Amino acid sequence: MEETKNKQRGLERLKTSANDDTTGLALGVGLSIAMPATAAAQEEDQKNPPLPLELLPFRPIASRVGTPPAPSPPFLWFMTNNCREEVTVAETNLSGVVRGGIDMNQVPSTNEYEESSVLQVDALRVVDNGPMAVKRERERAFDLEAERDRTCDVSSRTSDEEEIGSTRKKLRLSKEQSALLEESFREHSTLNPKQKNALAKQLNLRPRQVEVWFQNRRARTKLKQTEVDCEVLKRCCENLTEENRRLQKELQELRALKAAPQPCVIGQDNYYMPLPATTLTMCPSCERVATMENSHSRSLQFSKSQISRFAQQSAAC
DNA sequence: ACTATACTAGCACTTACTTCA
DNA sequence: TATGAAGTAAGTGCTAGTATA
Repeated sequence: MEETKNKQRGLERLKTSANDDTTGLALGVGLSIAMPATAAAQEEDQKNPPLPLELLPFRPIASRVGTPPAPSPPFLWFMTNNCREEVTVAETNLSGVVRGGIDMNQVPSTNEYEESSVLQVDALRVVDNGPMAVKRERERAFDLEAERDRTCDVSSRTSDEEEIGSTRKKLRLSKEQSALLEESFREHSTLNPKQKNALAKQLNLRPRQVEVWFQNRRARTKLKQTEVDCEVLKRCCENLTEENRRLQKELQELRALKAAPQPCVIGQDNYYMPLPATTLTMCPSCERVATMENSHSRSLQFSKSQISRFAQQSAAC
């Protein structure tokens, strides 16, 4: 099931990369989806290069939602109640946790945590052991630490710290926050870490929240563009269907005409068939019968000799 | 120079929650 | 008041690109 999904994703990626991964649907309509970095944005990035990753001291102070599953390695997510408890694992002597950072190759054992007299942990939560999970845990720790630094007053706390003992509460951004984020998104649809942190600080949000907002915003933009593209394709398809129908009809008429030729009326200097005047005409230069739309290339053409033959056949009848 | 491994950003998909008709 | 649809913040896993040993 999951494997099938992954295969589909893989195909999807191949498809997009086979075209141009920065142009979205290659219809030439509307804006591109992926929004490649503009020259200005690239210049900005050069001026403000992404900050090097700083492995902050592992200070798992996060208070999170829900009942944690049974604790087990490889990564443990500490949950405390708000600012009530300061749990500083970096100061402990646990294997897998290095002072000043995380050694992700080593996993602290549950026992060690439990035995630590320093730790007063409300709950432990296990996330998966992939690098992304570790990264996210670190981000959470970073985010919450940053937020704590910023706001230790209860009033300005957002979701995380209000979620204790209940299911996840969803943050709703204020109008001001949304407006500022939108404004920022119009300037650049992606943020470098410096921009992200600055914006987060300005909005009194966690950097992760800003990042998620931008991700979701890009997804919404892409979805809308896809809808527009679908609409254009639909209309295009309808037009082609109509054109096809018209051409089929015309072809049918012409075939019928060919199958059962009507007697020609031969005039003094020219030949003509009693057909709808709008359909067939004779070219004065080459003396071929053709339609008005494309007299030389597109429809049944009758030479002078053919018409003579028609006339003879008619006479024979 | 080449390779294996680790790390990261971004994306697709999904879930959970809020708002509104 | 209940309810379903729509909108959206957030969680999760995957991949491509890049850095490093």
